[in-house]
Amino acid sequence: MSRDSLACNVCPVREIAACAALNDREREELAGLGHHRTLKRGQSLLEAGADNTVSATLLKGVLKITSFDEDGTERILSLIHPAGFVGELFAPSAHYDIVALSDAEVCVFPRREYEKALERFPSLGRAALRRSSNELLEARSLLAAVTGRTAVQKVASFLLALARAANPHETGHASRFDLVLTRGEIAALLGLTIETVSRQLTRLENERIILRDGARGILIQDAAGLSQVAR
Amino acid sequence: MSRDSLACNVCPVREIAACAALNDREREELAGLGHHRTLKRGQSLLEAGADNTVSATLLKGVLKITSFDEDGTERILSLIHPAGFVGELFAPSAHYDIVALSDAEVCVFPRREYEKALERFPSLGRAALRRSSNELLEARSLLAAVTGRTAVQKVASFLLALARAANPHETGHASRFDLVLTRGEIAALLGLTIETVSRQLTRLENERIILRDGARGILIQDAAGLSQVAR
DNA sequence: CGTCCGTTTGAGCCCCGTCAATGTATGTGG
DNA sequence: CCACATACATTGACGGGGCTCAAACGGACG
Repeated sequence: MSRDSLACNVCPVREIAACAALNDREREELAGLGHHRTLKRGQSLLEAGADNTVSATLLKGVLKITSFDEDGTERILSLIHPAGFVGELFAPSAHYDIVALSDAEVCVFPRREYEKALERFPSLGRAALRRSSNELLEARSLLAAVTGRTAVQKVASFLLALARAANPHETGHASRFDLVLTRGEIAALLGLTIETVSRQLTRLENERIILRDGARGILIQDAAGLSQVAR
Repeated sequence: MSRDSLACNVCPVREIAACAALNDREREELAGLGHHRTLKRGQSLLEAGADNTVSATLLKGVLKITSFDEDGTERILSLIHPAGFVGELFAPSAHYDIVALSDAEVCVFPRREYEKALERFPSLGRAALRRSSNELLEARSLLAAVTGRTAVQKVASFLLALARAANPHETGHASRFDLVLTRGEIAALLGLTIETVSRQLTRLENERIILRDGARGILIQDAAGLSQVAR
């Protein structure tokens, strides 16, 4: 875990993150408030209940936002990808855990300072509103995807979403990718159990819709069939 | 359905809605862009797929934000209460339906105009970000509440939420309120079926935890027991 | 090689969705 | 005012999908 100061000029998401809305002078001022940090898989950036002291932009890797219910089962509420923004603005203490799903790099700001920056730089405020609106849309689409549907449907749409993310160019045919999430994490995201997720994957493999390569590799053989199942 | 111009001075939510962030002059300018409208129960303010032309502040009544999956079953993604703000900013077309659950009054703005106002009045932008962050929190808490829990748990927490909303003063004991939602709507919100919702309600009544007064009236007899069941 | 962690597979059971019938409230027209 | 229609709610019977419990399997690493 390193804590260097910021080097925006080599930032991999400088064109698309919220801070891209700033001009050079403003960006420099903002950079002075934050620092760079690396996270190893499993390491947490923020813990539920703790003082909600930081917000951050994700540069590399994947984060998850999670909660735990009474009996200790994990629920994944959102996945965060590079250029994404995390941290609950305005909330005195954090509601959810933010944990790295893979080794990751973030750009961390003290929450208070960031809130002040939002006031000082209206363009940053607008970018934040845009991101927040998007997050809201995604949270709702996850909500719609996760309730009242069968296990296969959930798993199939999950795989489709990953395939789309991994292969931005719309080539209808086979694509291969590695799962960032464990079975348990997929289960926590979809509201299922580990066993059910596993069973649905073998079922899809038996039906020649996907092909598994090790525990993490997925090859989509029949994208059309997969969408069919996901409907 | 009337379409009068705005009268902010008698607005029931003038102190707490997003526009409360504006000073008198700014508010007057914003008021010039919008108009007042009444909705009857079941009437929709915005339909999924349609051009996303409006946004609105709710003055009175309750709205729902819904989607429909392939087989036509409704999913309620959010309930909106007075002072709440609806309308998908930045999206070219609407993703979800917005429908009145009760007779309602809203304050409607052309979306474009409202977006411009957000830029012109930074304080309004900040208020919008605050609201959006809150919506996000609520969407996530619904997501957590609705997945991986039993039917009784869902129904019980739903009743508790309503009781809290109806009775802001924290009196631990019995409170009475009327359901705004039909069984079908409760089911669509919790990801259950009408029959299951009904059964859980009679079950809670048999256990002397609640008492039903007609189809809509609910009397909470044992709040502690209810939280117990909801956990 | 043995341990640890994640994954797979199996067997059994229960919750909840489905289908169907009945009950209740509200409104409408004759 | 009653007959009827309509919409919503309740209750019952039944079957299946997914959770639970349990065991075996596989890869990574010391």
